[in-house]
Amino acid sequence: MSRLQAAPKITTLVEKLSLRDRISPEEIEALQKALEPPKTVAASSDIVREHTRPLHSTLLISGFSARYSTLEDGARQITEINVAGDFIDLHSLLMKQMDHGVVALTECIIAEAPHSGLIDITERHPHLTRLLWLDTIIDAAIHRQWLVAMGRRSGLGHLAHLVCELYLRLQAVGQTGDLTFDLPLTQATLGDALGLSTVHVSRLISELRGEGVIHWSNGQIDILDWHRLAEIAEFDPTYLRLQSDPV
Amino acid sequence: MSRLQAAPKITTLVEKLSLRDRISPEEIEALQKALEPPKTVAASSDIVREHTRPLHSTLLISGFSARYSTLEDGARQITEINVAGDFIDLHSLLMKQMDHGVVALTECIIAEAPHSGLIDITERHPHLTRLLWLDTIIDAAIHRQWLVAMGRRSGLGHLAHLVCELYLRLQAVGQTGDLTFDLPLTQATLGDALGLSTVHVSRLISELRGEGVIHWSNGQIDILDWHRLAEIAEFDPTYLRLQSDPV
DNA sequence: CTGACCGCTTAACGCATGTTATCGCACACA
DNA sequence: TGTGTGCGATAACATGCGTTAAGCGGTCAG
Repeated sequence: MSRLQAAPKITTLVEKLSLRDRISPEEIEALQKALEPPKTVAASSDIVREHTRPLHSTLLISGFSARYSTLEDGARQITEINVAGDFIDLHSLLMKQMDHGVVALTECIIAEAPHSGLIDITERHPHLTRLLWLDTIIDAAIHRQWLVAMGRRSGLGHLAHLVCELYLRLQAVGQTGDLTFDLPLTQATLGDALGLSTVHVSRLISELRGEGVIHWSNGQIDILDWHRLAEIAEFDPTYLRLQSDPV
Repeated sequence: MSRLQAAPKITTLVEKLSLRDRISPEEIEALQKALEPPKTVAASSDIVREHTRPLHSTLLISGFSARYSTLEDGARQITEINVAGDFIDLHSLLMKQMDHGVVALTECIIAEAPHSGLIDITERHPHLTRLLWLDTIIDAAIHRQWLVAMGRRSGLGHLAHLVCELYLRLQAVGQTGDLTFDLPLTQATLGDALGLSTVHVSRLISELRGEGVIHWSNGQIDILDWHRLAEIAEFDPTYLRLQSDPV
């Protein structure tokens, strides 16, 4: 057992990065050092506000959060759902001004990393920098899949795709059981993510249920027929890049 | 006049990056060296095929290209339109396997950069690495805006938003006149980008025309009323990050 | 125990957008 | 000169999803 094993606060991040490439004890230590002590954030409160200029980036340690944008009429569009192990506003390091907000969908535990320390990583640890860069590139890949689902899939396919994606992303950080996982989000939140009304989300969930593809109640999803679900979603997990391929 | 000024093939890229931060002569030279001689690609041909594992990334020097995904029924969703100065598959450097394809929408001139040379840049030039990283982060920001437009805006707002975005991105690389620019794309292509049918794209363009907001014919767009257009789109250019803010 | 509120479901109805089809025009090419 | 082909406009009709509204069960404060 390694003396340098990751402290609890970054185990999920390291677990996810390790799926993609080897990460050295020095790199883990550099990440550790960049992070401040964890904080708890209440459900429904903003972790990062829209249009601000943060001086740190935030690692999600537990809970669910979402990137979102608000329109003039008050409508909200969620552009990504984040899970434990996600660096939720790493992009503010270089973007400087937030083009969107991040909200805690459940109670969350987070750890902040001042930008100065992250810039330091980019100066001293090129390989770790590439791993962090890759993480933001996968965010973009997730965005593209959502675009495809929104633009060209049926509502049912879109919902099924989201379920497949979340199952695999949660599995990568050890947050699933055997074809079952907790998704404590309201249908209104899912509607904001899918670009649909809450009424229609309800209809679609009923439809998946009726087809015997999933069991979904009280924020817990059991996938009864993964093959069928993936077929409805036309799901191809390549974009999540959960295989090793050294950078 | 600098001895080290950019050779023609990377002027648009350097022009765009320079809007965001100072870029040194050494950095420009490193970029130059990473690139191979330009090639011409015919309209409608693939620059990068879906699901392949490229060994280089590609800089678009002139023309229009698009990232796209194809569905089982043959439908196509375009997830980003690229213009001169865009590094169109920089993400393959770390993603390894393409989750989408890139097609030339017009005849294009491109230059390829072997991954080995780009990795070398990440080892030796941390600041330039951050600028390239930022470019991929802006791609993600563009994806998010498209998601918001698809999920929560009307068809008209979505189209208006795309016109605003392309005008500013082309302006950043000197490809616009005074509120006028060339957009030699068919309505079918625009439909694939907007997630709409060609028929509806035609209706929406007619509507913008009828409202006296734009003049659009033969692949040339004149913006007659920028204020109105931006209002219909609820356009906020922050996400394109076309202001200086050192990284 | 009670009322208020929240989340989910279902129903009725309306509308934005899709689908299919036709036509006209410009252009390439035999 | 004729003919195919691609692109755009328009019309008629179909439908997936939005909107509004009502009801129901669970939970929590008092």
